[in-house]
Amino acid sequence: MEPFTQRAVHVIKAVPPGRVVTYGQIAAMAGDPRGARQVVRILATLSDAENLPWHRVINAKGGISLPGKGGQEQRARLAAEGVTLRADGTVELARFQWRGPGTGEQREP
DNA sequence: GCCATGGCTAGTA
DNA sequence: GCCATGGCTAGTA
Repeated sequence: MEPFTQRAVHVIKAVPPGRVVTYGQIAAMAGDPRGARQVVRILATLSDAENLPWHRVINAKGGISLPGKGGQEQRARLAAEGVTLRADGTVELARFQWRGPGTGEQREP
């Protein structure tokens, strides 16, 4: 596994329940601010094997990018963790976005 | 050539 | 809405 991939996996696993992060955020935390799309690839290929909390990853606008059935599943999983969605389906980032280790491990503020 | 992105710009209201 | 980005995949040669 590439170092970036390994770090990204580590970051994704660190996201607490009830919080969300963006693709770009994970990439930046893993050392490559322009690696958002690599994060997509990692989620698509390693979620199963690494048991990643893939549903806690959303886009920079607070929206769910995963299309189709997966998107439905993602909404359901987030709701189950207390992450509420606006009427337009987006997450209130100011409230639920995780800022990294040691910055609000708990639940929503 | 595709895409589970993201940032920046026009152009409307 | 446009386009830079980056890695992968299908599909041709």
